[in-house]
Amino acid sequence: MQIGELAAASGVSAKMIRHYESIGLLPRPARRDSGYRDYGPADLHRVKFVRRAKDLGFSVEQMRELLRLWADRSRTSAEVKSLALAHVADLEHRAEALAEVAGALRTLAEACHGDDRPDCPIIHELERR
Amino acid sequence: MQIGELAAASGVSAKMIRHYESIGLLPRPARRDSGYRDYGPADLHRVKFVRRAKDLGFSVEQMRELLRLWADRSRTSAEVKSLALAHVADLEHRAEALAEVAGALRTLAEACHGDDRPDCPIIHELERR
DNA sequence: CTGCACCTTCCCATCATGGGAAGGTCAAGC
DNA sequence: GCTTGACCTTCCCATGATGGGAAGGTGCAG
Repeated sequence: MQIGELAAASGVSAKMIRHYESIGLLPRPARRDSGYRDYGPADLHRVKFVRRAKDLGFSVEQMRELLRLWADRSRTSAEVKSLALAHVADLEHRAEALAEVAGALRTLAEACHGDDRPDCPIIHELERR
Repeated sequence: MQIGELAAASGVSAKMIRHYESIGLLPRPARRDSGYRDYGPADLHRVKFVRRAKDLGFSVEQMRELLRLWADRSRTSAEVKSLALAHVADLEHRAEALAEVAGALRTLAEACHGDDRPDCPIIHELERR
């Protein structure tokens, strides 16, 4: 299968597949005489794995580690769980930070009458001395 | 005041102050004979405004708009409120997306016994065919 | 006069992603 | 066989916000 098909089947763009290859996240595939990359089912399996990890918000470095853990038959589930939980904590922290900022700004905006007058508590807060 | 002092007083790094100047978010300040940037109290006021907007999660382009609204005495509070609420919606959306992903991964991780055995539902989910 | 803290500009890096150019390959249709 | 269009290749550049660091100038205190 060539890269376009792999991209369509995996949900990862051809651009990103090449990129992942260049940083060593994906192995260099066989090439046809034309130079075209030639992938097999195992490649699709791996790229799908990467896509699901990406959808769960893992960074490239974390994906690298997950792939390593995936390949390592002797690793314990505790290792995987620990990586996942650390990532969950990070995600939750970021979500909370965003929600906090959103809440603060919403409070400010709600105090703004939002009419034709220029006076506005949002601007007022921003320009506080 | 020179840039280091402005940075310390505003909480925005000197690096970023120069950057904001280069993209036109901050005006080009006066220069001393030495070439050093020379700032006054009005500059500090403006940089603080920018920092508060940044802390509220506004992007550079949104800050540009906020600065315009700040300077425009004839703009209505409705204009400001509308920009703020659009941003709040965006922040809330991103926070929710992160929280959702975190929740999904937490559920997976909680299903993992996390012991010495290799079997792991997290990996299992990632490698789903 | 030396040393140190500060300043200047310029280039490069991050992270994940895409755009686009210049050029090669392949299969289908005439 | 030749054209056309879809696909592929590599390479460079861009994003947004931020920082690192180099090479060199300035200013002040000892």
